Amino acid sequence: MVWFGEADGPTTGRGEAEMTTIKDVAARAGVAPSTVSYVLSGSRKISEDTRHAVQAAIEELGYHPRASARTLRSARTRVLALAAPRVPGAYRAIDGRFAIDVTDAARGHGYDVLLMTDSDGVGGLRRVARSRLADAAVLMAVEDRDPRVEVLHELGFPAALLGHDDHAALPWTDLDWEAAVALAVRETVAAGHRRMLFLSSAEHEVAARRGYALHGLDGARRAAAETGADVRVVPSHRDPDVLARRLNEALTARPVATALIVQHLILLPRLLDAVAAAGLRVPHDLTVVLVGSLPDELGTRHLPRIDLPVAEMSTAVARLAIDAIGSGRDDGPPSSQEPAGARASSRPSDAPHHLIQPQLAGPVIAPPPD
Amino acid sequence: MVWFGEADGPTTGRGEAEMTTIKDVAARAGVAPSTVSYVLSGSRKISEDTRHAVQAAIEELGYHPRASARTLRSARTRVLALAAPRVPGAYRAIDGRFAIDVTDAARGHGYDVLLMTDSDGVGGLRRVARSRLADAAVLMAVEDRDPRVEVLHELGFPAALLGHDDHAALPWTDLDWEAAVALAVRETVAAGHRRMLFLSSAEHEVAARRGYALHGLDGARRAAAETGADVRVVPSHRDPDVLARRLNEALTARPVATALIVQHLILLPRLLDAVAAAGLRVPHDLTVVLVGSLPDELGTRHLPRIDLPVAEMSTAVARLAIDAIGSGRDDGPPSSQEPAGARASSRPSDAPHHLIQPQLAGPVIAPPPD
DNA sequence: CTGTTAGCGCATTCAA
DNA sequence: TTGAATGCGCTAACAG
Repeated sequence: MVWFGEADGPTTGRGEAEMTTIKDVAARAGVAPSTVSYVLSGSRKISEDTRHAVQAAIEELGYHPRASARTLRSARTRVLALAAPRVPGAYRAIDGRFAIDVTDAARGHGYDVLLMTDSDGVGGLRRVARSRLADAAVLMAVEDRDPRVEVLHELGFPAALLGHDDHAALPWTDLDWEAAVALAVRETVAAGHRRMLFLSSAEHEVAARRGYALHGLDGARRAAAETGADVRVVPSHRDPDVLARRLNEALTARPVATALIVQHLILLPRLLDAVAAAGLRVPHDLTVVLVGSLPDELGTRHLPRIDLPVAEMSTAVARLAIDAIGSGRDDGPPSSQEPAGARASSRPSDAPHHLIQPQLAGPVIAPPPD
Repeated sequence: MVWFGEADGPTTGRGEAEMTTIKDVAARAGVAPSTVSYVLSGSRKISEDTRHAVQAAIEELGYHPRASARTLRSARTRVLALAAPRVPGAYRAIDGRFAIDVTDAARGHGYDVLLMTDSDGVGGLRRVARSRLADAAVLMAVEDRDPRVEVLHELGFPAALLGHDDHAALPWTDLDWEAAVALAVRETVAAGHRRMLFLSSAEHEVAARRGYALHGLDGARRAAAETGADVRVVPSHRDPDVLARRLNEALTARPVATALIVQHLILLPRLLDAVAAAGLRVPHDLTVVLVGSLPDELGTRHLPRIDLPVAEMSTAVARLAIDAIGSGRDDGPPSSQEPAGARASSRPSDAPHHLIQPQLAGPVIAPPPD
């Protein structure tokens, strides 16, 4: 309560900040608290006069509703939990990128994002879900039989996935990796190349049957068949030395390949070193095309590539997560219009999803030397 | 309420999830709700028997306290708002990196992190602060007369900064840029180099009197004086072409420099291109030392460098923000022990801060050719 | 068109 | 050592 000084204007004092509530606003406007609530929510017809009185009182008192009270009452937090993987010592630039973009996308739907690392395994997600700190979760880098998925399922907590592995029956979004690699091959062929290498995902990713790894291989095979080009698959490896050795063998083998399509980008610098060590200059002697690169990433700017559609995926996954929250609590029509560049997959899946079509970016693909 | 089926075990149903409250636990344990609360908070002595009964009931019902109710009651969210800058079209890898690390650090103090982008300017921060979605804020990339700082000040909202500009009177943490550049120069001299270039921050950063820019220049000057080495400052520029031109001039000037110390890393790939274009190979013809690089970043691995202490800064800023929340609500002693590698600055400042000392990383600095 | 009232789930004061 | 009662701020069901 205020004993002296003007009663209007937001309190500027620190710490002692008297909280102004809906009741204060009601008193000042000479109406009932519920009337203020209705003005705010718009869920009831209010006369012009009272509405203005209430608006004025809100301005004068600098009132803002308390999120915790709303949540307690409505059982909705308007918060999304974003679970980023945290493999100790292995930060991936992609994680931070998605964190930012998903946050932007969620805001577009009126949601905030609570960022969570996987540092304590499944504990954080369980805690957030059970304490109802968020209405739904977005999971990054889901693995086969991911314990986080189990937990969410057990708790009945709504969620959506960034990336897809054909396993979890949860809504998901992903780049169409098959189409992406196929596009890279076709465009490379269109530039005049007849013999090329495809550096696929690392062996352990294929063994784990990761979706992107398998679909990428499928795309290479399909495009090779379609174009009649000679596409040799070089399986990547998480050990940089193994990768360098394999690459060197492939690059020096006869007949010589004039292009290299790369899906396994984590070790790109090492890879380029290996290319240089083989005496090849890019793009003069060898054309390098990237698949799944980060948009605007320094160091890949000068190469033709198919970027990971981070923005589209973020938009889509936010939407999927929010749609999963409650059947009758949507902002609008569930999914009347698909996001641009996305379409429903023809592959079997019982969960909603957005498969995003690849797009070529960067400089044009150089023709082979002659 | 449950009419049929067993009454124990967490509800696995979706959507209809009956929420179990402290009352349910009390009923099942045959005690009063307040007793359950006391068992949870430990703020009162409870007999072994009742405590066990309550614990058992909690387990059986799968009870977990509702965050919104706690917050409404206690006026504490145990959430930190992390404001990441969002210059449209200019995502910086550092932002995502800090987001992850600050989240980890905050969890260490029992706090979660609400990630906010600056996409709607100051609006998001104001909204979060006023709706009491968080207890304090962490601001990244604060600028001179940053509107976010104004808002926080006006609302009396606790905050801490990642980086420092000598302006805002808020707690902050930063790498000691002066010491960092000085260290780079000294170590380069120790490797045998006598003439080197220092590519400082971009001109507009210096003009804006950014702390890191000014302190970096100070460090170069100081180390040059101390070692007697010839350190020529090359001001960087945000335009890559201008940067390339300046660098080329400096690299080809006589007497020739044998080392290049780089603080302006954003355009590193372009910079290395310019070096190569000048016919110089790294490190054979020219030693390149980085200051303020991201830890574990691909593409900088092969260069000697002083990494930005992301982990230490994140730990420190989380601590500072939490300490700023309330004077009587700490987890423990305010700041009895400083984090490793940090120390109070001798520079004037009335706000608490952690200046972090630089550390050399990466390969050893190569000697000059000859 | 607006006011009154009853909780949402929890922590805490006062009684016992 | 424990229980009963109150209210945090807000929304919605029920009156007028």
